[in-house]
Amino acid sequence: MATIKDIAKAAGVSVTTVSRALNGYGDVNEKTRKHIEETAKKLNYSPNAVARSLVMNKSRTIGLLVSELNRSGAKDMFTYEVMCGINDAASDVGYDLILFSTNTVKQKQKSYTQLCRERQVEGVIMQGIKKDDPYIKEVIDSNIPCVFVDVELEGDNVGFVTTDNVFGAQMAVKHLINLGHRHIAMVNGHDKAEVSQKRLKGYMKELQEAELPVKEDYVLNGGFLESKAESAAYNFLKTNRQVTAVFCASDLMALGVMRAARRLELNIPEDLSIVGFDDIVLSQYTSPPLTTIGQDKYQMGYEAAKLLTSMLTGKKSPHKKAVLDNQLLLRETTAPPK
Amino acid sequence: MATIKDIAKAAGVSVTTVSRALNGYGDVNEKTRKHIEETAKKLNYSPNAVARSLVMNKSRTIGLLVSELNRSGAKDMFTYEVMCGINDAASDVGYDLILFSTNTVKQKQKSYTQLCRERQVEGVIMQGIKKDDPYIKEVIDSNIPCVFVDVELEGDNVGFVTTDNVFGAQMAVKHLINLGHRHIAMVNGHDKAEVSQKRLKGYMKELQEAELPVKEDYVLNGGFLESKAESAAYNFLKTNRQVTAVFCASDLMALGVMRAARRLELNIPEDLSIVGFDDIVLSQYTSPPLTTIGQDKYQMGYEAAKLLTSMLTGKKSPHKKAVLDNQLLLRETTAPPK
DNA sequence: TCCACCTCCCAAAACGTTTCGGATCATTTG
DNA sequence: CAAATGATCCGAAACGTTTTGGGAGGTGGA
Repeated sequence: MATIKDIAKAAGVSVTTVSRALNGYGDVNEKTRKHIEETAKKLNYSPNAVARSLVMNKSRTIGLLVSELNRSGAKDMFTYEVMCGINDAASDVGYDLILFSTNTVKQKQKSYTQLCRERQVEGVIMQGIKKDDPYIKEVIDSNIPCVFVDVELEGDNVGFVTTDNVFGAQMAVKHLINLGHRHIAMVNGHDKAEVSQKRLKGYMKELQEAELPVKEDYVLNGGFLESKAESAAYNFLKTNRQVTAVFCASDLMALGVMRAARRLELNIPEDLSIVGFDDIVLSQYTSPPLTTIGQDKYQMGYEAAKLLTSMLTGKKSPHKKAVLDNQLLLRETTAPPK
Repeated sequence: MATIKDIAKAAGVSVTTVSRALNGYGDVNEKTRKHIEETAKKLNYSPNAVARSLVMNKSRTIGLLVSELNRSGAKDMFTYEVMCGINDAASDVGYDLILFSTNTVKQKQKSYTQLCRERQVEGVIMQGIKKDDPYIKEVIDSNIPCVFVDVELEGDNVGFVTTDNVFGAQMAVKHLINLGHRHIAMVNGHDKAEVSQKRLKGYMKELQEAELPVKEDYVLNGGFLESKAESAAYNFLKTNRQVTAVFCASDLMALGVMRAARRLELNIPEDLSIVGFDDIVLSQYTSPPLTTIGQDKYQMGYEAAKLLTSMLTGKKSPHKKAVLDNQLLLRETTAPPK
């Protein structure tokens, strides 16, 4: 608990000099700097970041706000992997991460902006948030720098990182078309999610380019839930035997569809081809392993943090967004139709 | 950015009174309190936690130190789920979480204790750390309150939470014995991990109680890795056909053993029964689904945070540890031997 | 000799809170 | 009526830094 004062006293100089010596300023004699550094080490000094934050008005902290940090996120490791990326990128440039838990109860009594301002975070990364979440407006109104994951918003202090969801969906559908499928359904997430909209767009675009009809009732609502996707797919496939392939907006929903297929005694991939989206860990372990569109989740987090810190250090980067590629991972749930 | 001073000026009182009013002290007139609260709201005031921390010498922050916050943790969602529990428990009592990334490079230039002291965290939760990690000595020497996950250390400022690993292993082995197995191998993690030692102990204890021989070469080293477990099991099972069951110290290693069995054309569970440990998400999705010992990872995190915060608030709780039960989850990788 | 200009150092203010030790005035008690 | 008590309020110090605006003392040039 040695402070800068203790060092000053021990080294026989003023606190000013200690501060300037330790922070590498030029106007302190090399000999006294050495001396100060030695006594600092001897006293086992470590600077008090809180005091520093107070006077500098900078906390070197970025807030991490994930809408649902809970067990349900355990299946798709999305949140976790993104977090790893954020963590690495942030620590590279000496920023620490503070976790804002945001259950709706708390949200009532303390607004998001308040949380940020209290803790004096310099910027925020928001993840897993829906497009109509009130938080979004709040963060934009406050002028705290922010980058979103998978919400395409850009502004003075706002950026985002995402993957090319439209093209990803196109790849998935194109793959099915190339295999010979003509009746391709889609199980989508909820329409408030930006990624859902994009993936639907890609689905439709690719069908149009192949001059296949786009049928509205071929698009099912799976709500990003395994169970909901299962029941939706079950009901649909039962009465639509002409459909030979399903594109799912998430791997988790693809698992649900696989389950539905099993209940209907449809063999995968002989009777039904399935393509997912995300490449969650599980998808390699299903039987058969799931063909899917892979996103580099770690990289998304890494880019998000890099984007934010570059915004903070005032580097006027012209682009406030990063769109990553994703790729088709061929596994065993797709085959030509019978 | 309104400060307490601004409120004082606007409300025509002193900063002292504002502070005391806002913090619910008794010696301020109810009328002036109301007035102060109103002007605070009008000025959109939110307290500066940094300044408060400085003067109070309390940050209401707890550090979260996980040894490997990286992609490799994505498979077993252990880290993530524990984190969710910690987060919930911490936010219940108004603590925020700060994430300490700790790759070994950084560790060189800035010790763990320094990180904690700089950020003035009140306590730490350490997770995923090996028993011989130098960090452990460091944290015990510093007197920062700390609770470990799955490392049984107790002291003045140190506690831990874990599950009953010995008994868990016993349950697993007993289940196999009850099915009629007599030659039961074990794939263990690395021996520096406390949980490995415990699970091995349970394995041996249960064999002894059933008066079955404990053979040293029946214990394989899987290093907590799927691939290592696979090759170890492959070599072992190839030459030990009398073995009809394997108990694995982690689900991930159990997956490796399943893979090895497949390569040896052993059917699961007819030719080989397998029991895992952890109940990771994946284990429900393998084919066949994995019988395992379930740990409530979320609860572990929750208890860890509760333990720490109770230590911090000075509640002299006599027990500085929490040992949770775990349970046998019967799925489809176990059956009587042929 | 005087002035300008380095080099090295320092005192004091500032950041936004909390809290200690009174101060003021009105009311009750002896 | 004097003294004690109680209810409200406030000034100032403190927390550990950074930073501003100099101040010595020395050197070199005119």
